[in-house]
Amino acid sequence: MMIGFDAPDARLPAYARLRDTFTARIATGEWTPDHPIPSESRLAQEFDVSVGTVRKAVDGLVEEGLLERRQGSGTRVRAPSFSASLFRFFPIRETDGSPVSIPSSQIILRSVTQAPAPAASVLDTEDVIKIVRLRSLSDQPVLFEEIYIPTERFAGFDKLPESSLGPLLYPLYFEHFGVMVKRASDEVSFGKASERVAQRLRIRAGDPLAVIERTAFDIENRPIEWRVASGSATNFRYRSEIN
Amino acid sequence: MMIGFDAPDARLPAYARLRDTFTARIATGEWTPDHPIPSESRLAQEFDVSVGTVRKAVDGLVEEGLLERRQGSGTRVRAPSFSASLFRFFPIRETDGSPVSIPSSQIILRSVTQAPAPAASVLDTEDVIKIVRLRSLSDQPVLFEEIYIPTERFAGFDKLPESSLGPLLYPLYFEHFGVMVKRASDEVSFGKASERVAQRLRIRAGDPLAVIERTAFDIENRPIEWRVASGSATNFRYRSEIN
DNA sequence: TCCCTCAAATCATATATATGACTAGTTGAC
DNA sequence: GTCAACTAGTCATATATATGATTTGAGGGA
Repeated sequence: MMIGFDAPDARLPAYARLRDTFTARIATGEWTPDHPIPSESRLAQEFDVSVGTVRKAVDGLVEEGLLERRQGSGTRVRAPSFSASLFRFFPIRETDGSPVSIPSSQIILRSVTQAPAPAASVLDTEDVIKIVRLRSLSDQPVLFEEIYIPTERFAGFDKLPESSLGPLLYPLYFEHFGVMVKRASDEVSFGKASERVAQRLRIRAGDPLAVIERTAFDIENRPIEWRVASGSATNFRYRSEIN
Repeated sequence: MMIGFDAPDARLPAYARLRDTFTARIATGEWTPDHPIPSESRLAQEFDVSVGTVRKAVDGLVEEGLLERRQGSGTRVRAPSFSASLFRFFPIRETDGSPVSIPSSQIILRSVTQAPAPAASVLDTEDVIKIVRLRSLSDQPVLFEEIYIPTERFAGFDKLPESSLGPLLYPLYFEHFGVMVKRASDEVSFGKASERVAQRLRIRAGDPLAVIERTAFDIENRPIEWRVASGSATNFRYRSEIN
């Protein structure tokens, strides 16, 4: 067995170092969803390990959802399925249980600012870009969001042309900043609508409000976003799968 | 390669059939957390496959959380960690984010009855045992639960001695009926307290209410429980990890 | 009794190899 | 031009085997 290719963390087993090397190639954009990655036998040659070891490394990344195998065709970086990710990361349903259609998104504000306490604590910096956004379903506002992302990793986000801002942020993060959201942690609570929020949501101040606080993490498990989303508590549904 | 041991679903690859056979052994209690399961080489002999194939089957079950490997020692059925499962299956936190201590549990009712529509639909039977339960933290009621389990699989649950009813149900399911909760699906919504619920929770009728509807599934993915839990929406927190 | 050493058992890592299944492109007959 | 047949490449399954790391218990010595 050989000792250390690009050698992240020596002394780990070969398959683990391989896996980290592959992760780096994905993170740096050397491997993209456009083309299949080299075949398992080729990678085995390149790194001077057996096919089985390459397979075990790839297994891990497939498990994590970073790669996708296609028998007969090859293995690719998984294009984050962002249409699905709306439900993945926003599992809100209609009251009857049917999935909601993709809400449209109106950006109200983007600005470099100082992070409020919870965002600063989670992101470990006060240097953030704040995004305020209103999401609507057939012209009815349903969700008011305040989003904080660290300036360090998203420099220039506030200056992206309006035209490039689609209804979903995570694809933007990926395309413009190479940041891929890997997992997130949500906390649901209930409160009362402030005057400001009520106005945006076209409800009354003091009406019951559902609040989702989310922290999102990248593939290296670093926090990259903190957001608070608020919507009318009436007809609110949040679905969660526990394994 | 051989064709069919206990032969669940023939025509599947050997490792998949092995995995199913192992699952069955766990489900029937042939393998328990008390003793390690046979070694990989022994299983390879027993089923006349190679060690690699056994390993791949075991890999799957370890991944699912049913088995636990210990290098040098052996592989065991994972004792469901029910103390942890309170948070696993009820990730409610204090407002400051700290985990709550285990709430005490007072059973108010157990009776054989007819399932209400949503429970019947999910459990696919109207023949159920209903459990009504109040959970409290330091004498303050926090959660009012109505739980439905199919009589078919939990016959006699309503007649278990009071003394055997601990603060957690899932261990009971496992110990007395061999039913292991494998995963669950929660839906969080918002409502108003009915007179009946309000009284139990010591709040006022009409007060804001957080409602969690849960369906729990066993290792064979059959629904085994449907419950509705209600608590005051004030100070309510529900945490969810998304991967 | 206590502690150390040693050996057996077991899982973990790694290699090498063979065969099957599937995909995508090419070739060739019509 | 169309379509079927073929083929090379790739992942999927499976075997056999070797070596390392870790755990556990048995013996032995102080």
